[in-house]
Amino acid sequence: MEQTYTPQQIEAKWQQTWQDWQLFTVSEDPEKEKYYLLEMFPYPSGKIHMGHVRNYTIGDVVARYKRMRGFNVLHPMGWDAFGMPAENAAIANRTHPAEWTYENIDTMRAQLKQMGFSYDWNREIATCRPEYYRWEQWLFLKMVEKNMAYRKESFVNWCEDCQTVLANEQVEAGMCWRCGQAVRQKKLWQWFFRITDFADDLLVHCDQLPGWPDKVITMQKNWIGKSYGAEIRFAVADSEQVISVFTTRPDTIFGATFMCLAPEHPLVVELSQGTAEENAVQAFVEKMAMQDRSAKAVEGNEKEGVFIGAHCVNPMTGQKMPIYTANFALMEYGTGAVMSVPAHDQRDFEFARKYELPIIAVVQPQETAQDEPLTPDTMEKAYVGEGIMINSGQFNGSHNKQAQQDITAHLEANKHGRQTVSFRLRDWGISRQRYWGAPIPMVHCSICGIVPVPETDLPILLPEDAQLLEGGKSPLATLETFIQTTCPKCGSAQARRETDTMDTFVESSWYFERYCSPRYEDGMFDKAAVDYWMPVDQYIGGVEHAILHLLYSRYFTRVLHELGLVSYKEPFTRLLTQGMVCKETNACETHGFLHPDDVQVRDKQLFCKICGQPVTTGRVEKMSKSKKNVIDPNLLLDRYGADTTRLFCLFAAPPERDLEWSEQGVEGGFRFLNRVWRLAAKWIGIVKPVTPYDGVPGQLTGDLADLNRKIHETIYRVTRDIDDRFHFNTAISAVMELVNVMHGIGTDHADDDDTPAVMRAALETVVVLLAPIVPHFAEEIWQTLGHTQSIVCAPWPAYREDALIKDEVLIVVQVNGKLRSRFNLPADTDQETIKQQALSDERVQSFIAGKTIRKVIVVKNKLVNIVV
RNA sequence: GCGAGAGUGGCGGAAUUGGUAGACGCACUGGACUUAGGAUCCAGCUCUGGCGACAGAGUGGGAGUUCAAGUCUCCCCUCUCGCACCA
Repeated sequence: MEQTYTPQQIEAKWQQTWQDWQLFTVSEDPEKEKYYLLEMFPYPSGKIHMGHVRNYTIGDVVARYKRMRGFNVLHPMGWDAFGMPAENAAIANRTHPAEWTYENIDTMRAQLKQMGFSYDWNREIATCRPEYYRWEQWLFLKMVEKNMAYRKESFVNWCEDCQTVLANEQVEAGMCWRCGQAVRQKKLWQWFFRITDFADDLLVHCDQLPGWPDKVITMQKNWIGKSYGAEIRFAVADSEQVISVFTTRPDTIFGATFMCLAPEHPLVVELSQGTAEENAVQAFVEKMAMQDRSAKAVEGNEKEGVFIGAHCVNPMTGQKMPIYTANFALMEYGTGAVMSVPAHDQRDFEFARKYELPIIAVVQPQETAQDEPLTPDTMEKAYVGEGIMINSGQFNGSHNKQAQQDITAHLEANKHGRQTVSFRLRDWGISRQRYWGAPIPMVHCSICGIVPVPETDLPILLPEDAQLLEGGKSPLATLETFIQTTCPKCGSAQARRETDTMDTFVESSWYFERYCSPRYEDGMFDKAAVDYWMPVDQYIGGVEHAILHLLYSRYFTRVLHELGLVSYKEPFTRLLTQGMVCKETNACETHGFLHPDDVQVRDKQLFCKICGQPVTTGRVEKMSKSKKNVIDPNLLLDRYGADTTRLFCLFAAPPERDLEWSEQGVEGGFRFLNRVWRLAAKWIGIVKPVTPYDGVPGQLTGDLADLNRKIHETIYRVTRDIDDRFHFNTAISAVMELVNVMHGIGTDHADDDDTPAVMRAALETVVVLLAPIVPHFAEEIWQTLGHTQSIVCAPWPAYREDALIKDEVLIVVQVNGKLRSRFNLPADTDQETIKQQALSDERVQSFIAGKTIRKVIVVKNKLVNIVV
């Protein structure tokens, strides 16, 4: 065995061997229990970053561990390859998105291989390939056929300069992220998936995902946002029109004094027509369309609105209520109309105060019912709590919770409303006015209207020769060779293709099924393969996908289930959301965040190299280019190799927590591997010829007995840490403890009978337990120990219960709960003996002398507490 | 505002069911081996007092339950994350 550890050499060798032996290639095997381990696939943005390294290292440890436990492990990797960055990069670099994407894939694949991840590379997929997206188009057609997909006109973020729709994430403080122009709301025809049909089902099953973090479950529930309430219909005065509102507080209807409609509400324009307010309303609506809708802008926004020149009638009081259009009424929630009860809703209250609208209190706080009635003229904020009904006709005197039901029932009986629920979740708009995505397989015929492309014509290929346009406008919209087609229904040449592409979240909503049979040509997937592998047993990824990707995937699985394509409803049994990789940032006043190279140290203080100003340092942030605190994994691979990199990612923090980068931490990991290496090198000659000790306790004495116990204790701890809770950091520290014990054993007794055998057992244990974590390193020592089969196929060791038993235990003695003494006793000494021993203990004596012993608590094999 | 999570040495982090707080590692300090070491090995390392044995305090703060609380209950503070004019 070489005296020094040379990671790069070893790693390259074993990566090649694993590939040659096809160790990670899997197929369905009904004899073996399957385990589907999946990490969120990457967007091929260029190079892998530390976030990828951490995510995939965690996954790889679990995959390798499960393999050693005898599972048939599916562990695939692929590329979420469509998306906007490719277009932007292509424009910037005068290349093509496809070229850029495939180059990145090649780079990143090579990097992942260099990390030694145990993927079945035969199953690699890229979502931008026609073999993949054709089945997505196929599913789209099915969804159109089943009315699960539809087209409607709706408002989107629109940048006039770039002539494109922007996702909410691409609107920064109300401006386009690319050109800085103000974003406005534009009405466009778009395709939608009816995810709201499954709102209840998605919500109900949230409570049936015990393997998911509570945090994610809560986020999903909040996103779906189910509220119970009533839909109430208000007749418009002097009109046939009716305004329908949703409210969670039907009990307050007697206090409803005006009505607010969202600016986009169709009745706003309609009802104001021909009134004196028409122009003012028109102006307000246009102003609102131009306004920033981001959370930040909304924060300090004052309530604002205009009277639209019409009234409606309160169905309970018969009173006329003025109708306003207001900035706080949202078209996308409920019905886009609010019955305003200023006494009991803060927004309505502010609005009423501003426009001097009447305020009527209808719920009286119970504790003040006697002496302090609510006074609408002087109250400073709305009262939103519970209480007793007042000013509410026959409902006066009852509790408002009761009134909620009674009033709803009353409205229902009089056909003015009904009990209902409302969801925050909206249908999923999937149209993107973008080039680098899967084309939506529909045709617009001037005669037949919207016609689906026949299945046999799929895939509708994304033309890869399109010239990208400056500014990001989709070239598809003007690419005549793509647009021109004949109508599949009537054959007319007056037909044009849909030029929108699908949201890239559509691709990532079913890729895990595709992995089960990635080359299947007769459908989205082979049913038998999916039946065998799905659902995913363990999914691992960043918490940033806690809502959208995971919700869409859960929804898509329901669609597939509804179509009879799969037999399960939930795609991911267990979910682990790993924390971010962070690092300290450096910044100076004029130059903002500084690259480490631009920082210099003088007298233990940091200065900016560019301007010489002092540098503020210390804020630990997520690694990102903009914060200039990224570490390139390549650097680590070059200097320390993959195993050290993996070890550090796992050891520095438990997976769900944020990991703070530390150069010394990496160094420490490297040191540990070297330490083990030297230990192995020292013992290999002595240990290689013998068979490992079988672990039976009792025959060994002294250090060897301790070591033997430590071996089994370590197996126990590592297994529990990995299996139950993925706490690799404590698993590693357990192995470190074992190594520390081994370190204390000298080679001077190496010719004893037992020493080589126990040391061999210890060494093998260390290597096998580390195999999922630092696979190349473990493999190399494993082979040196004389094994001819890969450690990948080695069985996970079992610990011996009998080897864990100690014959001597440490008893702690407390006096009044404070630790006063400790001593060793044979294990399982009876309570009375322990007690006597404790009471007669010299140190204890000094604390209890002259005092009355009131009570003595004895916990077997553990402690004595003497109460005086 | 609503919701979720977290506060433990100089630092990252450990502590089954309440039972030795600080495992393991980093940093630091001393020593050994060295021409030298940023390599390696040995030792120390929560704070306060003491040469020392030892004593006292100590898991964000405050109460409580208990023989015993980092862990359980209540109140408060701080931080992080998510959603946010959701009717």
